[in-house]
Amino acid sequence: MADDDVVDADAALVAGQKPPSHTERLNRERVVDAALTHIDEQGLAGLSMRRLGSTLGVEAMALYRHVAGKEELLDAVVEHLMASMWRDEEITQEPVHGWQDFLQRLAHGVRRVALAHPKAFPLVASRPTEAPWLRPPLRSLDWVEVFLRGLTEEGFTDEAAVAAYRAFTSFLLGHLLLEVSLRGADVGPLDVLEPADDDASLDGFPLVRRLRPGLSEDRASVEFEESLESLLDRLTLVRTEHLER
Amino acid sequence: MADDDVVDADAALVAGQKPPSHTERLNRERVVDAALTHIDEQGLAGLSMRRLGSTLGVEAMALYRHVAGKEELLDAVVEHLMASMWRDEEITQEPVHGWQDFLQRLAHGVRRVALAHPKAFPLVASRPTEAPWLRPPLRSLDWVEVFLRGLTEEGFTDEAAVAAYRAFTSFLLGHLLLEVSLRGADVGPLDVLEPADDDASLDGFPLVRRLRPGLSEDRASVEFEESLESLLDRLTLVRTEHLER
DNA sequence: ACCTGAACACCGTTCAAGT
DNA sequence: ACCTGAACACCGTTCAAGT
Repeated sequence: MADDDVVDADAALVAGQKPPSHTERLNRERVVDAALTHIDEQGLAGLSMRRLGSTLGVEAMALYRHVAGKEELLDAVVEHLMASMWRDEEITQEPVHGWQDFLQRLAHGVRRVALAHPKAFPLVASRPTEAPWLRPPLRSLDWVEVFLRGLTEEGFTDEAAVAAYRAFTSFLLGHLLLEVSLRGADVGPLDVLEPADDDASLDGFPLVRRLRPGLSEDRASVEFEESLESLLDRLTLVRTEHLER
Repeated sequence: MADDDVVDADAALVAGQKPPSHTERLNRERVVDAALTHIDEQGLAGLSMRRLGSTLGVEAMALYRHVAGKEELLDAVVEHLMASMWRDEEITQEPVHGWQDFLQRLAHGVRRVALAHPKAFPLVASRPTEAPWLRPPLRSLDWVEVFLRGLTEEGFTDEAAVAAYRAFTSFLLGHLLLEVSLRGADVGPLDVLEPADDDASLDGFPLVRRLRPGLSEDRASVEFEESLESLLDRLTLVRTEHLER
């Protein structure tokens, strides 16, 4: 969070040089930031230690002073993404208008991260978690703590809170992964024009052909909203069932 | 499907040589099969063209006669996995006991594929689909046709069938991806013992600590069952809402 | 027709050496 | 303390050459 000594970086910018890559001293934060930017722009397949190095004006081997290796770098990118949610003012750290509002805000916060970094988000989904009982995409101890505290404060039993965590993570994973793959397609930098979509190769598939206009509509937002609503309804039942015991 | 001339392959087996890799002539099917087996055993990261070649008793460059490249090989593995569902007798190609039974069988069929190949299934989820309106994991034209035909036969309007396809795929993706990552962890061949899970580094996280036993329970099957049930309930509403218009 | 050998342009990572 | 150069063991892929 410290802005440290960006003085000569600014000087370089004023002087009209390229990015400040060559001026500031390398540190872990800059490496991770650059990796995320690189993924955002070039896709996951486009990230290599050597290319990332040259982006930062440095030989690839210099990166190893700041991250243990490529795997650890990718994990750091994931942590960085989830940590960015702490700065999201729309998310409340605990329920203030009931648990449904609390989960609504949390879900939309995760969605904003996914949509802001569609090419990086699959990492959040696919990198192994710290422990097997932590589930993507709500995979960091601090956010899981926030989640469980919020629900137990609002009258969920321990069992109901755990069930809610499971349902919530499955929901987010399914929806957001589909949504980001629709957007920043996984393709990497080889993004030439495709064989004209509206192909007539649907001959054996009359229903697909008939429903294709509907299938092609972008309903991602309303789909997310409606499924989330339905999930919250279901959790209402889970909550009261567990209370009655 | 043709068994061709496996004669000298059998002779080699009788003579007690290694696997028949060196004897049968290479073809696309054998390459794809071997790739899937390789992924099942060594993980996705363990698959390289060179290693796959040597598994088949051949130089890596020989594979390029049968697949265009590694990317196309991975796509072929995905197709192979989804095609294997045609041989699943539990799945009905059209509804025979109503649409709910039809979707139950289809969902469990996909789940069986995922659980049979936990290390390969993430490919089904992550490889780009043929068209943007095809969504993993129900991503092949033929299965989408089966899905849509089944529902429209059972009184779903076109719009309701499309909405059902969206909800069904999101549901499957979220649940199955989490389930397979719990099983055949993504780790690849570097599977040494972990830092003893029951670490005491949960100091700042009292709720996580308290609920950890619950979080660690394997509830994957009941979770799948209950969420699927709830999805089908929701689709019942979608169906009748669209009918009333 | 099918496979091989050699080669090319890349990787991630190590380690001694430079400053 | 931080970065570099050279090297190692790998990649995917090409292409002419072998059989």
